[in-house]
This record gives sequence, C-alpha cells and structure tokens, in this order.
Amino acid sequence: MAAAPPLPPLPPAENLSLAEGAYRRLRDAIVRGELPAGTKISERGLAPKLGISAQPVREALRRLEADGMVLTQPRSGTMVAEFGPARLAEMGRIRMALEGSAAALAAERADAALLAALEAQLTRMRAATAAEDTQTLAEANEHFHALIHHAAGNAFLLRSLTALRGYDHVNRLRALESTPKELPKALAEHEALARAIRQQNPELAEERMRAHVLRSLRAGGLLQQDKK
Amino acid sequence: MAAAPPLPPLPPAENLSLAEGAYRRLRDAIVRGELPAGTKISERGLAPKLGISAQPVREALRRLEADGMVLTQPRSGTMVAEFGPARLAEMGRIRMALEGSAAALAAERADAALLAALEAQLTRMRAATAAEDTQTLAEANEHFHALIHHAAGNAFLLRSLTALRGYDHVNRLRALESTPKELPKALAEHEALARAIRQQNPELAEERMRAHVLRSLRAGGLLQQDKK
DNA sequence: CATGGACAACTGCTATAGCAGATGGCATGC
DNA sequence: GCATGCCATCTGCTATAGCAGTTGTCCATG
Repeated sequence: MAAAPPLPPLPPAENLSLAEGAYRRLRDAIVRGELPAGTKISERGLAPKLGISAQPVREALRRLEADGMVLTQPRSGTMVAEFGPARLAEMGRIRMALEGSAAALAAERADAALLAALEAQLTRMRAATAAEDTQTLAEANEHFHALIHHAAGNAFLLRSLTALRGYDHVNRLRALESTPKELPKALAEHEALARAIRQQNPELAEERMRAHVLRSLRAGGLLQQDKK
Repeated sequence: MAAAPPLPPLPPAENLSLAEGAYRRLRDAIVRGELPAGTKISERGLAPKLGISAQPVREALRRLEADGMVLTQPRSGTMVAEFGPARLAEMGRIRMALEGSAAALAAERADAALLAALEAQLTRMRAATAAEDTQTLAEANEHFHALIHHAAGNAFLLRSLTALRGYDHVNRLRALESTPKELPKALAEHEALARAIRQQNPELAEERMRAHVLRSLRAGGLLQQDKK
C-alpha cells in the first residue's frame, strides 16, 4: 500500500454514466437560468439534444425531481420548478441543518487523516485570506466542507448535501467576493470548527457549523437579519 | 370547490406506479430484516419476484441507494447496506436536523388551516395520552409531524423526511410503548412546538422540534445521554 | 356564435433486447 | 502443486418499441 497523496481523493474518479452526465448538465442548465422556471421538458424531447436515449434522461429527471428542481405530474408532463429568493432561503436553511449534522458526525469519528487534511486546507485559507485571493479561497472552502461531508461517513447525508450544492454554488462565490471584510470572520469560524472536531465534540462542532453557514447565508443576502 | 374534509389530505391519493410500489416493498422488506445486510440483489433477479419488469426495479434500487439503504457499485452488483445501531443513530441525528428545518419553515408560513389541523391532532393526543392509548397516539403523532412536513412547502425537505421515516418507524413505536412515563413529556413538547408555530417564531420552533426529536431518540435508546 | 365531443398528438411509464464491463471458476502451462 | 490466463456468466447500463393516460385542437352540432 503506497503512501497517500498529499490531497486525499474526495471522490477519486468520475464514473460519468450517461444518466449521471445528463443529470449534471440539466442541473447546471437550470441553475444558470438557461432553462427558465416553467419550461416544459420531456424525456423524449431532451434525449436527442443530449445525444442519448430517453431512458437515462428519465433517470436524470427523477433525480432532479428529488432535488426539488423540477416538478412532474404523472402522466402529463415535467416542468422546471421556480426557485426565487424565498426558495433559495429555504434551501439555505436546510443546508445549515445538514452541514451541522455532517460536522457533528465528522467530530464523532475524527481521525488523524481528517485532522491533517483539514489543517492543510486551513493553511491554504490563511494565506489566501491574507492575500484576498478569493479564487483560491473558494476552492479551499469547498475542499474543507467536502472533507467534512465525506468524513461524516453517511451516504444519505452526503447525497443530500451534494444535491444542495447545486442551489448556491453561484451565491457562494458572490458571498465571498462581495464582502471581503467578511473573510477573516469566515477563517476564524473555520478554525474554531476544526478545533471542535479535533476535540471530538459533536455538539460544539454542529453549533459552530450552523453559525458559520448562517453567517455565510446572511452575507450572501439569502437570509434576513431578524434571525437570532 | 367543496369544503375541505376535517382531516386535510396529506397525500390525498396514492399513485402507485410500479416503480413506486417496488420501492416501498423493497424498503419495507429491508427494514423488516427480510433482506439482511449484505444480501446480493439484482434488477433481473428481483423483477420476476415482484411480477414486474427490470426497469421499475432499477428505478426503485436507485432511490434506495439515494436513501442509503443499498450499496451499488457500477458494473458489479448491488447489496443491501448494513445499518446497525450506529447508523440508526446517525439517521436519527439527521432527522433531528431536518425536522427542525421543517418546523422553522412551517412557522414562517403558518396559516389558520395549519394551526387548526395541528390543534385537532393535539386534541387527539391529549385524550390518547390520558388513556395511554399508544396506538392512537402513534397515529396522531405521525399526522402531527406530517402536517408540519407538508406545511414547510419544500419538495426536497419533504422527500428527505419521507425517506428517513423508513429508518425508525419500528423504533418509533418501541419508544412510545416502552416508556409510558415519557408520554406526558412528549405531549408537552408538542404543545410548546405548536405554540411556537402559532406565533410564527421559526427559531423557537426549530429549537423546540430539535429538542423534541432528541428526547424521543434518547427514549428509544438510539442516542447516548452524554449529549447536551 | 357558442358548445360539446371525438380524434390526433403529445406525455410519462413499462417491457424487452442487447451492450460493455466485472466476476469467478476451470483448464492450461510452468 | 501453484500460478496464470481464458471464457462462460452475471452485473448494471442503454437503446428501442409500445402501452396507457392526458391535453389541446378542430369539426360537427345545437
């Protein structure tokens, strides 16, 4: 068994089945607004546009329905759901809850490898924060959270969090770039969170993660300030 | 438009497509232990046993995979995942988080119909608690939570909570029956929760729901007492 | 002109056939 | 005897065809 690479593989390789590819393409198209809310879509209609059969398209649509991105009534048709600011706020709330659970579970089963990987990302973050390198910071942030998601070791949780990622990957960048003065706060929160995980304190880790995501959402303008 | 029935239809009718039916049957079979962990299952193998084609079976297996109940690696095979007490505890944690989110969202958009429906279930609960009628109590409890899930108005959240229900529908009964002295506590929590929803306080509703689910999990022996 | 009903064109859903990749046993060579 | 490579078999995955509902349009009728 050879030594692990410096950056442990999160999902080491992409399988890219046709259904998976269709799912991602459609998801991105919806998020980017290329398929506006209310657009009628159908398995047969999308199949030739994606260059595949109708069957994988159907599978992709079922997943998108589970994610809440499309609405389909049984024998009639499928349309992309509308998610305005209100819905994005809802998804943000849910993400806060699930990220908190992931942090708690990760704290329970934290091992040396996880702690080292988290520390590596923190090091990147410290440098990027000092340099206000938002690009690198966004990447490190993604890795940091992804590490926790995987460390939680729960398939359902991982799947759910991955689905939620589609909703705010745009707003995440905006949140980081629009308010550079928030960057030190985020860094401090990440460090405090890593500490809670290191001392294997699930409740503390959950609470800190929730606070971190909540502030992040507020910085992105997705949640009101009247929450306490 | 006729007047609504006294118990507003949660899911008014069951569509029961073949894929949906296969999903439920397989899910129940796994939960009941008829398909022990590690059992190898395949689309083609299950199709004749369910009396349907392999295609709906596949769809059901994909959903079960999303729920974390089966593990499938791409070209090799599918097996039912093992969920011992540790995994059930994880799912309990996640359920606590998602139930909290649902309560918060339900509090945000609470209307007269919801409050009336919740009050109706509370009335049932009060009587059932006094009579220690655990059967009726379990039903009212299910309805109460289902009302909140639907009132949250979020497809993704509803789907996730429905998936989680499969994990603890056994332990839920046990929790209620094994500790009758806990019943008044649960009733008081439900009433306090309804109050928070009535005054449209999302944070309070979320916190109370989390506490309620947490105590319920502990009563069922799914979580340790060292949590605070 | 308004209205109802049948028909054509959709839709999601299911069945069947066949694909490529993975698995395990068995024969072959060392 | 042990390792090695081949091949039958089984797997998930995809393509195609056809089913049964739904919907909208157009013509016939009051």
